[in-house]
Amino acid sequence: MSAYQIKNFTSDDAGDAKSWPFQEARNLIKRMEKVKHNGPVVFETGYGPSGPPHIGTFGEVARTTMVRRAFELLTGRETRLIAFSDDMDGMRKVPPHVPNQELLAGYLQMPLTVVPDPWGSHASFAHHNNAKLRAFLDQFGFDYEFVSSTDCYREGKFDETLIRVMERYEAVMEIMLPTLGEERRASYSPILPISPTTGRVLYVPMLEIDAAKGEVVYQDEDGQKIRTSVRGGAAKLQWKVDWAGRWHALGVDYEMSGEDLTESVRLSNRIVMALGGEPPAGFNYQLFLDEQGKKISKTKGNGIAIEEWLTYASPQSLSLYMFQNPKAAKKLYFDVIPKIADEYWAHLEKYAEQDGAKALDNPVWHIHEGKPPTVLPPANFAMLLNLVSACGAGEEATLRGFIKKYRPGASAEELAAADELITFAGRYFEKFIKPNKTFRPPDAREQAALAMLSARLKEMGEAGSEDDYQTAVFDAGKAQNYENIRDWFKGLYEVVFGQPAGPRMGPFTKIYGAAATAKLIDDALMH
RNA sequence: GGGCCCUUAGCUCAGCCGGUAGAGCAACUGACUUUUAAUCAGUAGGUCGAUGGUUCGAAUCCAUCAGGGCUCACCA
Repeated sequence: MSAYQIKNFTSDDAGDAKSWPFQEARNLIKRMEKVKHNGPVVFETGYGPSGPPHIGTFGEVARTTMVRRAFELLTGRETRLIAFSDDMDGMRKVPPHVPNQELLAGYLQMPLTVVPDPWGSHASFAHHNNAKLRAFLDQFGFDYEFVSSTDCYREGKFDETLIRVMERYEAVMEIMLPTLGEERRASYSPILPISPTTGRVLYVPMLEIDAAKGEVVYQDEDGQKIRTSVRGGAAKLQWKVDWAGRWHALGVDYEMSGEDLTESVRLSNRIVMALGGEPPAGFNYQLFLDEQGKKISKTKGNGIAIEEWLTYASPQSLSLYMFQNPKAAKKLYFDVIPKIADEYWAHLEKYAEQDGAKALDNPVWHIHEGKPPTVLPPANFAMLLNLVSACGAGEEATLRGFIKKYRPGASAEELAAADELITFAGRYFEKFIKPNKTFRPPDAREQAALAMLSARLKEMGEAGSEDDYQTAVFDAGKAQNYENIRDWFKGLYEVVFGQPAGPRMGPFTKIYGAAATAKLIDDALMH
């Protein structure tokens, strides 16, 4: 049973909360005062199904959810989150790294929901990726409604908006044309018909537009002039107009997006106004940087993938990363993981003693949608890394033994939480610490002390108590007249464990074994 | 070059509807003959990117500049 830390907040508390999700929520409130509808307030996130969901997808949904929950607390209003998939978009190029390249090559420019699934498991390429998106979001427990662009068009949900765009055709063109290059300007159309003969999404000019009938005339790929209704999926809208049209049709009240889309947002805002709507609230979050502070690009493969993060730390730690400073470009690389992981636990611990606006501004309130868990692991990531580092990976039982000694009062739940951390720490150690471990040779004094300790441990065998072993360690140090006994320990850790600190030696020896410990020491002395 | 965003202690970040700069970690000092990133006590460290302005008063508002990021053909 997992328990939550539930706190009650007054409207004053919410009003005083200053963290960015609350500020965003207040912007949304301002918008809601303008549009005044009584239905659920609609939040939207976007997804492009030409590739699998990634860390940016997670960030957008996590951050949007944070604003959503803050808004709910501030207003008490009902909300929905739409995870929208742009699966009617044409496939511009065959995505690399998928099987059956030649098969897909025959479907260029066709809607992604028409392109066959290269893995053969779903109705289409887009269906495959859409399923991935849902599994991905479900894995984190996000609350959302999946909406497919193709379904919206085919089921006629966007018909009215398509026709609205035709009615406001001049205004829309006036907004779009100045942003286009000369060549594109000549053939630009906000409405993209789907060719009835080839099935491709056509980027062709409209020869005729009849808003009253909802019909357009254009030239098909074979040169034939076609007059068609735009309804029911016969046509779609092009990018910025599509975005605006979707806001209009679905009544989107809030959507955030990456900084690279700043200009698109501006244009789509103007377009939705031309359609007679009010742009949603939202802001542009910053992109992530890699180790060297360069922009992360999927094709370059720098930076870090979400699976990689989750190999070494919890989704909560990733949420914390997303919570912090969304408007500053931040380094997203492996070396931030241990710090963020422990900051998460520190925030969670602090939450227990906070209340009012302070608690609402605590990241864990946002990460856990108002319900942070009560259980803290009895040891944090840095400590576990240290322990793993001492006895090597694959010694999980040993680590558990340590944790039980370290926190005798730890509950089963806490130990379970620690288990997860042990796994993470083990992996992190193998990948990032082990390769960089540096064992230094002992100096003469250390050599003497270590030799004495090893001999003593062998003599005592496995029957000694923790205290006996601990005393043996001290005796070895004292015999060498260390003025500060800590120096002896420091030296011992550096020589034997390859790091400046380590586990308490008595319990370590008891759990790890006296003979095994003596062997560690002997091995170190051989260097 | 135009537009938008960012720049607070060594590091990670908080503070920003104006009222003599904060946290954690790192550093340093002291205590502790038993050390679990030890612990405890304490110290130091920032002209809040720079310069002007508004103000009795600015990290907080305005302007300019610098550095970094994104964007300004096509596609999304």
